[in-house]
Amino acid sequence: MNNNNKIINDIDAIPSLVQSKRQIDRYNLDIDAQAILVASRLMAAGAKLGHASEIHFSRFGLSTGRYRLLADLEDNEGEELPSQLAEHLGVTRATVTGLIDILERDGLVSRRSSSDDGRQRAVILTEEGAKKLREMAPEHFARLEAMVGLLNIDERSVFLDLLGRVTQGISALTGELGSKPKGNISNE
Amino acid sequence: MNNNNKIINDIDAIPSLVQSKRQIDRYNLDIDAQAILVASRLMAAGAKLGHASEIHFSRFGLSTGRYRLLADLEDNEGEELPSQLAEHLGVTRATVTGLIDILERDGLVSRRSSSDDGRQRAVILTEEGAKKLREMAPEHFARLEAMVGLLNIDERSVFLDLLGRVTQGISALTGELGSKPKGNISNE
DNA sequence: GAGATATAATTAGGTGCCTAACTATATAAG
DNA sequence: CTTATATAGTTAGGCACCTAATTATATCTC
Repeated sequence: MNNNNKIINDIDAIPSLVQSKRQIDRYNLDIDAQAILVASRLMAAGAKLGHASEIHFSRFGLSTGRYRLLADLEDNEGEELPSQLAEHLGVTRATVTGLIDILERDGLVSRRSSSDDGRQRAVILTEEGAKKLREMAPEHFARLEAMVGLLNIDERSVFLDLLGRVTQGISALTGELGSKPKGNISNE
Repeated sequence: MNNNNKIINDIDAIPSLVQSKRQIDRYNLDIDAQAILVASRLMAAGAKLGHASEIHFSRFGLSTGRYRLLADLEDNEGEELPSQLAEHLGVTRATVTGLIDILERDGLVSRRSSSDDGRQRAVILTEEGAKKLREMAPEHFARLEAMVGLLNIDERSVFLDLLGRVTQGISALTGELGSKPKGNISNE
C-alpha cells in the first residue's frame, strides 16, 4: 500500500510536496501539506486538460464548447432550445448564443423561430453538423479512451469515486468558510 | 468491493454512464464507456474547478494566474525574471507580461531593469505584495484543505497516484494517435 | 384592455489566456 | 566592424467564457 518502490508519481508535476510544505510552514498554518498538494495538482491538471481539449477539438474546426453543444443536440434528437443547451452544458445563455452564432455561420446548426412561443428560437442540428460528429467520433473517442489508458478497470472506478468527492469539495472554494459539504450531497 | 450499497458516485454529475454509452453505441465503436465517462467527468471537474478558483481568488482582488505568480515570487526570494515565471507557471511569456502589468498597477510587484543584461527586467515582490500573501494565506489554505476534506489520508495518496497517471494520459489528446504516453507502467 | 412582472434570447463589455509579430539588446561569423 | 542570428520582453489581436443590461414576447392582476 504505502511501499514506495514502484508506483511513485514523481512525474515532473508542479508543485512538489516540499513546495507545498514550505508555503504552509512559512505562515505556521495547521494544514495538511498533502491536501494542498492534491488541490494544487488537480488545478494544474484541470488547466492542462482544458488546454489540451481545445487543441484536440481544433483539429475538427471546433472548440470544446461548440463540440459539447453539438453532442448535446445529437443526444436530444437534433433539436433544443438555447436555454436547455445552457442548462445541459452548465454555461450561461449568453455563452450559448455565442456558440450558436459560430456553429450557424459554419453551417453545423440552424435557428428556427418557434410558433408556440415567439420568444423561443429552437436550435437544429443540420445534416452537415451530424456528419461532422459522425466523422470525428472514431478519433475523438479513441483519444479519450487512450487518455485513461494508464488506469485499469478497477482503478477507473476508484478514480471516478474519488474525483466525484473532490468535485463536491470544490464548493469549499466558493461557499461559506467552514461549511463542510459532508456526506450528504448538497445540490445547491 | 463492488457492492453498490454505499459508495456510489451518483452525484448529479454530467455526463452519466448511460449517456456515454449511448454516444459510443451510436457509431458502433469499440470503446469502453467507462473510460469515456472518466475522461468526461475529469473535463467537467477541471472546468468547474477553474471557475471556482477564479471566484476564490477574486475575493482577494486577484486572479488564479496572478496569485500563482505572487506565490512563485515568494518561493524565490521575491525576485525573478519574467521568463523564469513563465516557465514555473507553465504559461507563455506574453501571459506573464499581462499578469505583471496588473500586479504592478496594483502595487503588488515592481519591475527593475537589469544591469547585467539590458534585455532583462526583473520582477520584484513588493512589501505590499508580501502582505497580501500573508493576509490571505490562512483562508486560502483552509479552503484548499477543505476541498479535499471528503478524502481521508490514504485516499488522497491513491488519488494523487491516479491523477498523476491520467495527467500523463492527457498527451493522448494532443499527440500522435496511437502513441502511448511515455510513462511505462508495467502492471497492465 | 392596461400596467406590472416574468422569461427567452441577445448584445455590450470584461477577464484570462493564447499565438504571432514586433522592439531592443546581446552574441556569433565573416 | 559589420551583418546575421538568437534571446527577453512587449504589443496586437483572437477565442472562450463570464456578468449585466437590453429587447421582445408572454402572463398575471386589476
